[in-house]
Amino acid sequence: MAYTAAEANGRSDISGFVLERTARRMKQFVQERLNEATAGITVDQWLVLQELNGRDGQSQLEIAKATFKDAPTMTRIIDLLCEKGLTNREADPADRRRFSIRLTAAGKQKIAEVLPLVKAARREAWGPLDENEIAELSRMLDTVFNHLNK
Amino acid sequence: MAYTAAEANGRSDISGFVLERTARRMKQFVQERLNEATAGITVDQWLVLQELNGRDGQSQLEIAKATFKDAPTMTRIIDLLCEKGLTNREADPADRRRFSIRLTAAGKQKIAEVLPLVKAARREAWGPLDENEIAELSRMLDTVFNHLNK
DNA sequence: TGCATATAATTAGTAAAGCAACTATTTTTG
DNA sequence: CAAAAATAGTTGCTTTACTAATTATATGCA
Repeated sequence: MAYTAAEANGRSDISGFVLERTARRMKQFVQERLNEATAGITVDQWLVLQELNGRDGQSQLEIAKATFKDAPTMTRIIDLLCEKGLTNREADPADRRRFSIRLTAAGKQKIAEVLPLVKAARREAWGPLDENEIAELSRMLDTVFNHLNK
Repeated sequence: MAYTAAEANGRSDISGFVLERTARRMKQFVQERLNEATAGITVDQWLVLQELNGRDGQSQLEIAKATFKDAPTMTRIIDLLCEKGLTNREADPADRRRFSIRLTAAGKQKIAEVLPLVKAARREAWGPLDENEIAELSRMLDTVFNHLNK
């Protein structure tokens, strides 16, 4: 009856509020761990590196879709990753509008360095929930997410 | 076993990812509704109005704490609300560092106009989950949030 | 009292999100 | 084939998040 209670105090969007603040705090928490380790990257930059680690050479839009970011945001994140020397923009001979984004050696090394940190941080962050709860939470969040995308 | 599956494919932070993207999509969805109604405010500005609706005249830091935003962000959101004529900064005679932020008549009217929209949007967004699920989701998110704040 | 410390708000810089507009290509299709 | 439409990427603008530094005022304590 949490929803009813929320209605009663005028906070009809309490769940949205709880959702957003937890997401923000989670990101903040992982970022703190990256900063403590002087990883020199942001959580969003990490998501792109991780995606490339799964499949290197994707186009900016492919990465954008995989990470649920938009094209301008991806342009800028990749600008920063290239400036840091962690990725390269490689011309795609088959489609001159595209770039293939490739991890550099430094990028691969950064992933090796950061992956265990992020894993540990996430594990610690979700600590108070057991595996069933995490699965249930993921399921509900995905249900809502898919619902909101028609 | 979702966590295990996530580990297997290198996505140890899948739940964080799902959390953030759902929060972002939720905010976007509510914002779309505000835009369609030409409400002229953002979701974050709405959170501040709603907080003032609960208790008018709070200081910027009080509002910041209630909405889990930081002081600079609150300064800017209130700048915008004041420019739009929805709030006023009123000097606090008891403490000259503070402002009491007060809703204007237009601000109160905006709340009356927007509250039903936001309520309906949130209700629709959470639609596929029943009340027990929403309560359970809120509980888990709060558990994680509180855990991350020590 | 007077000095150190804490607090409220602001400003500035970087990063990211969302939107709109624009360029350069590629694909469609009439 | 040529014009129209779609696609990939970029740029500019506004808003928010986070950090650090600054100003003004209050409070605590020796």
